[in-house]
Amino acid sequence: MSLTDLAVLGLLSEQDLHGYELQKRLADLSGTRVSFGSLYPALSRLEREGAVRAVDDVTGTGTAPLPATGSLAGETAAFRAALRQVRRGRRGRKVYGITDAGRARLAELLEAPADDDRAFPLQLTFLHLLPTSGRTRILERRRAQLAERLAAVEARPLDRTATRWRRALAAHEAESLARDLAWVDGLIAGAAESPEPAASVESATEPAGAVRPDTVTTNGGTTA
Amino acid sequence: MSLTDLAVLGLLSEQDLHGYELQKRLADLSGTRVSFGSLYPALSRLEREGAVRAVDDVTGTGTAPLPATGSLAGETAAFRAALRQVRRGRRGRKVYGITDAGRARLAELLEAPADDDRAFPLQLTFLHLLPTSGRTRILERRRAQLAERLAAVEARPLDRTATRWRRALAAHEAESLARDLAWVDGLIAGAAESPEPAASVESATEPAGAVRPDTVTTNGGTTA
DNA sequence: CGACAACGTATCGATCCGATATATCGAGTG
DNA sequence: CACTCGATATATCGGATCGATACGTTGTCG
Repeated sequence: MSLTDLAVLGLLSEQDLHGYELQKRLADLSGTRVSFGSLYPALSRLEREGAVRAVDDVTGTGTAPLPATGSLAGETAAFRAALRQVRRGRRGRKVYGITDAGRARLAELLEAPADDDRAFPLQLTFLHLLPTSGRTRILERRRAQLAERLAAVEARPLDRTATRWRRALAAHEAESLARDLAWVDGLIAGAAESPEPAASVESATEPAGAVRPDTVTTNGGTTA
Repeated sequence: MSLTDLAVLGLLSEQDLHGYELQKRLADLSGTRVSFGSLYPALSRLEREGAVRAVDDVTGTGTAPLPATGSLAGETAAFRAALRQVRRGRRGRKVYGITDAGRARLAELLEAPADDDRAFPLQLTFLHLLPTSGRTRILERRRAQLAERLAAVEARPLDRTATRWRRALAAHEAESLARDLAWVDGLIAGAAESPEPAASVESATEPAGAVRPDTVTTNGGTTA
């Protein structure tokens, strides 16, 4: 169902995070900006449903990843800040972690929905969490969806009331859909020869750090 | 602001319509499907605000378009049905027409928003209602928006945690944005040499039935 | 030290949408 | 003729979303 749920659970499956950080990561990861007005209610709901759990803010206790801000000064500053935060009360900074139920829900969301267009980029973003069969299933479904939409656009009447812009729009939409279709076809071909699923949602704590870039993207010099 | 408002007012500026018909036209005109759960509340709101007005259901009274079913029997049957409907209560079939305030609001919506991606296709659909200067302004704004987004995508970190799918996604997004950008550039060039605005939102009661198709759209027939 | 930006959580109102309820009509179909 | 079925047509509900906004903390810079 929910777009936000998929994004939140996907990110938390990799690392414990708090709300603000979740949003920043998401903006980097895909263009999908989830507003705070969606994010915080979603986190509350997911916590109520048992999919996520508020964990101790471990920022600084040994194994914590601590995102690496890039600047040394920034990192040490953040570190000292974190220490102080644990000591004094400090408003909020609720760090969430995913639960087993949440992982199950994530697996469900990764496969099922596809109604919203913004869902597919998110599914792709976390596609590595699925076994090969699941990956192909998602890509095939997207392919079918695009094909259907393309057929619908090409079947549109385009009667005498059509202005030049309406015509241009229809033509461009058809072209974009055709191109997306070809791109997904490339992804499907690439997924078939995928070496092996490095980590799945079922196998819990695998860090999945060794995902090789691989040769990608069906090239594309013919454009321009 | 509202996507639905733009669609409704745009369609009503061409012809009086009722809710169900509005949705059908919209599905044909652009891929944007407006659900009834949005449409009817929007119509109520627009009526409350004075942008649209419920008009008499003129189905059959002389100049009415009456879609023409094709069969004679069908038409007379529809005619008699319409009479009966007016006589007896007959549930609903509220036909709406646009008011001057609505036309003003439409002009406003056609120019201003652009925050939602689904807004631009709608703006294009009704672009002929604006004078040339307005058209160029909208297209330029879209161009700027796309350029900004493209820059953002290209500036995305893409660190070591990136899977092949994340890379493919980023590359595809960049390519799509670049293509859209080029397309909009073409539209801008085409808008500059546009002959003259056939009808504008300011000139009120013009039926605008004589919108000439014009020489158009980089040709078409190549499909299928 | 005081202004200011960045961080961080949270809520409100308006809106949007899928699902659903309700009702009428024309076209079959037995 | 009664019956169903699908298209037409309006309407509402609950859940989700989002932009705006409020509020508090922390670090930075002049």
